[in-house]
Amino acid sequence: MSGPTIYDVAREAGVATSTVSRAFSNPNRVGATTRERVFAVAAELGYRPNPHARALLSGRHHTVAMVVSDITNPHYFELIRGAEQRAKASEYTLVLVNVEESPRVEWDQVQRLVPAVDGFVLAASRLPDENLRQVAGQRPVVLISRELPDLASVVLDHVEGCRRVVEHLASLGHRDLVYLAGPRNSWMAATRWSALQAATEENGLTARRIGPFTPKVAQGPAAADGALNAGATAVVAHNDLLAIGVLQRLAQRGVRVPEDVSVVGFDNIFAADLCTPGLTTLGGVHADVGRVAMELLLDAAAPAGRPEEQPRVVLPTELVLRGSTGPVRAP
Amino acid sequence: MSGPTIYDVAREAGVATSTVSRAFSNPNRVGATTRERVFAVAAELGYRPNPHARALLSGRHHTVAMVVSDITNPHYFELIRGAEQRAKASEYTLVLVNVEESPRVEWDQVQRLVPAVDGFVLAASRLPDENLRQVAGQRPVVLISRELPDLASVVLDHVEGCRRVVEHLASLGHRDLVYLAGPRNSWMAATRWSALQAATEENGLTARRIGPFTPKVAQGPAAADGALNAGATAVVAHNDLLAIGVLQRLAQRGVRVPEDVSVVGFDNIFAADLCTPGLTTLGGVHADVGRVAMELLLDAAAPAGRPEEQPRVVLPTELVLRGSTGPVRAP
DNA sequence: GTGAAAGCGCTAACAT
DNA sequence: ATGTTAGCGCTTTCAC
Repeated sequence: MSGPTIYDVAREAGVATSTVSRAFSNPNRVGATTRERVFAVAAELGYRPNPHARALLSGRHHTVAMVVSDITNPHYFELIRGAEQRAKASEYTLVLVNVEESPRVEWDQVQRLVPAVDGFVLAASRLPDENLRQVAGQRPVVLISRELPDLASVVLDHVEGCRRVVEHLASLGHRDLVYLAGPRNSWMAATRWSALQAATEENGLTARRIGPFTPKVAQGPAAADGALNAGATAVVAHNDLLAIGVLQRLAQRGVRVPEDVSVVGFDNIFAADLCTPGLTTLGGVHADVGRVAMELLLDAAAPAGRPEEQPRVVLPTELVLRGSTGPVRAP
Repeated sequence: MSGPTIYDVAREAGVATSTVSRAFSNPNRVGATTRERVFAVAAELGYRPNPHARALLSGRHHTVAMVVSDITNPHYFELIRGAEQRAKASEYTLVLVNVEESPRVEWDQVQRLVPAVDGFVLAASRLPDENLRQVAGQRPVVLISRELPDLASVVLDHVEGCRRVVEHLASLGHRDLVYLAGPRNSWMAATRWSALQAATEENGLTARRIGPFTPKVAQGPAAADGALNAGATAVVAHNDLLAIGVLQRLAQRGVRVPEDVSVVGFDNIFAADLCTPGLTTLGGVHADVGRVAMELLLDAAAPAGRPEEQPRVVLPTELVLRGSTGPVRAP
């Protein structure tokens, strides 16, 4: 089943195993001619270094895990794509874990992987802070869409982004906004809410929050009905999926968007541009988020050891205006 | 950096290392009391078996790789989700590789992973047949959306599915159809085209093919223009992404759908329900495809060894009717 | 520059 | 039921 080993190569090439090993891991500590012969023989035999044997000794696996809380959310595709690309560029293997919004599954999976990977990218982790710190004590960790003192993280700038959302709504004459909150243990949900509160206060609007809602299309009806019941003129949904569900429910109930109600989402997923009306949403370059997170992780996992200072990267957002927001209806 | 080993546990528990090993890998070959003590000590020390040491010896890694040709295509996400779920259920680790439609990248990545994984799920592989056979000689392989004699595979039933598409179009009065072909080295593209040909012949229609097109929204304009130029009344696009791009371009050129042209896609991605008009498309339960493929792979990778018969699973499709198809315009 | 030999953490005979 | 021991494939001192 498994192929030739350094022993086979060493024998064929008439050298010692250590020489073969060096030829592969430290080419310039081996004589040029020897090296060539070793490579030639290795190629001929189809030799490939066994990563496990290597990992066993070095403790480094050239593998990192990325944990996402809901793989079906299109928003994560871009994150994953960016991270995968970056990992591949450094010849790192990417292990993907979907934890379906469950902190328990997340914890179990992470613990299972601790001995097998060099580090973790945790996207929208649902784990409590103390668990996150525990993991960080075991392996380098980079957080996406979550911040924690002493841990590296990459997030979009929601303070600035939410301000833009609020200013946009204010400029359309809205005086009040209803936030359809995301999951209770979502750091993003808390962050968006407080950013919205701050921005509404600044702009002399009021903000209310209902929820929490699981941020999926299927939760749209409940969220829409709640918003309508609250007499909202402008709703800001936790993400585009929820917003799209809201849009569908409003249409179904004969509520016009944006004439009667304006709707804003977050993430700018592909579908936001396709629904009717198009969804105004706060986007960002998610692939970059994934890429940067992986970059930080690879730095941290590098043999050089990790710096004391854990970087916290904040990337810009962009408010994408589409048809779902418009002037408030006359009172 | 790395934690306690079986030696530490053995010493603390006052037993031999082999006993600790057995307690973990074969619990019922160890006395109940001993086992309990071993577990207690292990828990206390925070011992976790090192998967690499285990893999080095057994040759089995409890890890499988899934290779997809374009991670940004939402269609693959369901596949990945199903496969990931199934792998997790058996405590297998899933390595994800995105090869961005490049056979070269695909080959390199697969070869890099051969020594590190127990098998491969190759989704919509762009590799030539002979390379696929080579890989299958190295590790168990299950193909998705591709068939090859002697290799295990899971595909949707496109013969039947394309017949439904054609019958639907025929029932609307269309006499001719234009297929916007997928990539040249895509097995699916070839399969869909021949299934469409067969079905059109059966139903007395004609079929033409233009392309190939990279199946992305961005290729929509080129595909739409080509179809219009060919005087199509009904276009069948290689996938929903391409179809959505076509829809956008047609709208932009003032061509009405479905009054002037009917459009059909494949995959029934989430967005197909959101665009205007909704996209008629041939769907299937993609998560099941991923799940079944992983199941086959885990069976093949099981210590029992693989059966000589390589299973070929064909799952049913479902034609989802939406607004993008309608009666042919009067000539 | 190259070889000999000692492990990395674990499992699987083989003993007892 | 449990202990002893020999490796899995590779890297890494330590010699030469």
